[in-house]
Amino acid sequence: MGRKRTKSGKIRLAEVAELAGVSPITASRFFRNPEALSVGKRTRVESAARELGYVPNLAARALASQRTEVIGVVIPSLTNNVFSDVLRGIYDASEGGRYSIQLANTRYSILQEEKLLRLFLAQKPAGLIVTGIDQTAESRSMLEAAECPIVQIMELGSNPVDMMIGFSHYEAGRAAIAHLLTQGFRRIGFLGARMDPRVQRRFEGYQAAMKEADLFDPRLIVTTPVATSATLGGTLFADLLTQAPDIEAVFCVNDDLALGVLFECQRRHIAVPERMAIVGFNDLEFMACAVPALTSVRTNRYEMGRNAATMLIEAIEGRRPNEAVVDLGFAVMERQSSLGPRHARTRRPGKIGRRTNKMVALPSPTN
Amino acid sequence: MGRKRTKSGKIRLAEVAELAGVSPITASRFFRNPEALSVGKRTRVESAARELGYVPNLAARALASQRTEVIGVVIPSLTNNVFSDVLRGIYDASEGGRYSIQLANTRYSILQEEKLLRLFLAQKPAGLIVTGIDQTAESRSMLEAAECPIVQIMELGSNPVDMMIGFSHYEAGRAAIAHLLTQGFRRIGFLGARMDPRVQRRFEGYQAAMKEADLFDPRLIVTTPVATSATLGGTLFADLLTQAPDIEAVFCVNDDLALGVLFECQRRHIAVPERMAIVGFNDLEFMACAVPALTSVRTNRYEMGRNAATMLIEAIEGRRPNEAVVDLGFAVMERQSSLGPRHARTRRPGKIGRRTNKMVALPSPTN
DNA sequence: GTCGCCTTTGGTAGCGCTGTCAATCTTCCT
DNA sequence: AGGAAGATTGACAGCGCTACCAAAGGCGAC
Repeated sequence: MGRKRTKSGKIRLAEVAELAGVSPITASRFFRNPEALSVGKRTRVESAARELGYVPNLAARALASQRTEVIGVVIPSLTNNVFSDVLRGIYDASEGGRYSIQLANTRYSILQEEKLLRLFLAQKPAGLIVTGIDQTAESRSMLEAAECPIVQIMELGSNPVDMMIGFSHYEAGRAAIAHLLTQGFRRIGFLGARMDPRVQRRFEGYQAAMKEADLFDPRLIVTTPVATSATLGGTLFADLLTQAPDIEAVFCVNDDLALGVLFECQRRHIAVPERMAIVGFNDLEFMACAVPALTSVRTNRYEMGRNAATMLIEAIEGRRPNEAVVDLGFAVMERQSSLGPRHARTRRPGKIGRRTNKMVALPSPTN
Repeated sequence: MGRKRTKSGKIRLAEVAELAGVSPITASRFFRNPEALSVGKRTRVESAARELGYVPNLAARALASQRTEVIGVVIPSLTNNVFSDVLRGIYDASEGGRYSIQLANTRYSILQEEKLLRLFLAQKPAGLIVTGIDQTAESRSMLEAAECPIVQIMELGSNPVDMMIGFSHYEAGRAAIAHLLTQGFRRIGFLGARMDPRVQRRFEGYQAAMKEADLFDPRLIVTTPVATSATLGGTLFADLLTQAPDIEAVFCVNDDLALGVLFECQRRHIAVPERMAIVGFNDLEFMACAVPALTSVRTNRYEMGRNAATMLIEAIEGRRPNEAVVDLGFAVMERQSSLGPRHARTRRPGKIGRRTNKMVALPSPTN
């Protein structure tokens, strides 16, 4: 049988097979399809592998089988909370299974995305999870030519490359505005940062809702390509106030901006929601415990990641899901920050929105 | 030369070599050590590879060379902002290089960590980044036996497995308390959640500082193993207030808790910092723009990730850093939320901390 | 002119595993 | 009992690349 061990001292499949008294190929089968073995051999191989502490060499397996057990995940940002939730779902779903996750970060560049996809695809991944539906034409055709299952996440669209899971950012944006309109607000501002495709579609939802209500006014809008932050929320809000001092409510494309707006209101002694309603997006954890509690559009990010990975793995293993496109929906979490005059009036008849609310007097900042 | 293409239609090294008019091994060398080729062959191989769109087969390379170009990263959480910053640094540093990142999440379990390390090590990674210094004995000996460079991140300790980059959580905790003491606060509470080893060490720093000042009192402390959140911050703070109504300041082990405390103070009309000072930890972005601006201990998370990956790659390639242990330090970002009576007195002589600050009167929550 | 040394190139032989297909053994009919 | 169908098992031949070592080429010194 020649050498017993590889020079590195590693246990190979051949050693396991020898100890179990079977051929290497039978031992190999044990790891890929245990049911194909007779019970006797199965237990013999199993205990031999355990005894020797055998760990399969993935490189050899990949080379021989001409496929890897790698799931590629292409996301635009590692910083954004949104994606860390999605990622957590993906990792949770893949945990314990045979597939390993390979992450790539496009930093919101579709050219970078194209490069990364080319790299991934060249390694024949078992499956791919990509963010959104706005790939370059080249990326799109690479994806369509790919032999592995693919899940597009975060958004919905009419022609999925393969599978798709997400929700309509357009509808979510509309719903946020519909809620504010129901609450009786008319001059509703829009605060947008980074303006990636998904933010863009929320923006379109805002525009549609405002136009339908005949309330659209470009002065109500402040956007920037700059990356989002709470501080930026305060800055943009200040700009918005300058542009449209009569504003009654703000829809922020994410919760960081909303938090910044809340703080800016506190700084300027603008009562929320009496003089300014605030609605955020994503419903991060802190929104519910802010003072006042901040309304936000809840999205199912963890579930999105989890389901995407689950669907993908099922598809890899030949069990394609019934529905190729899954809408995870969203929910407007109505909280105090968007309580409108209409509602307020019901509860406290009289001079609502007219009270002179005093905020705590604050010493000037120290740094 | 036999078959020209692999059945999958992929370009192999042999095709590149043929087009370039060199032997496969020479072409191989081009990708590993271009300087070893004569200029003529180098350019010929380069253009041949480009023309054919050659992408090396990593599995074959790994199998043949008996090593992978994978850097394993073991972190305890994917949700925690802290780690997303670290990860971003790691990915940024590895980008464009030959190494790919393989992530594993221990969920704060050192047993899980041991399992993951075993898995990683079995695949002979090029290098490893692990979080913290509190591995199991078994993990520790596996790491010590590993043939690849290893960087421990997040903390400092006296006996690194190999390299180490981080800061002293103990000293950071102490410094936060020292700052509050300097500001004249005496009854300083401690709010801790999740209580992982790093939080534990900040706690030890708190205890040491308080004992030295002869101010230690167990009633000032509220901790929980539960995962952290802003809402939890509010809850723990409420408990703390019950336990020690005369509290003057709170040190929160992270910024989410601090944000929750701020909101809870707003809810209870407790003036910050006049009646309650707040100090957080990590200095997330929103801390500076809160109202009042929240004091926090800044940590260099992105730099930590970036340097860890850079050091590791250098070491993998044989250029070991001069210093195996790097202290990235921290900084107490002193802001308004911890402005003490002593300072305040200097600026506004008289009844400081005695003013009756009015917060905006808020309607009751809507959900 | 010849030798020795250094640089550049090529040949050979796997790395550890699995796909394919054939061989063997069961089981259960007729 | 004979045989078909199915269940198990094994032999062989690579997967695409690189380690190792040998060979060839280039150059200056004596």
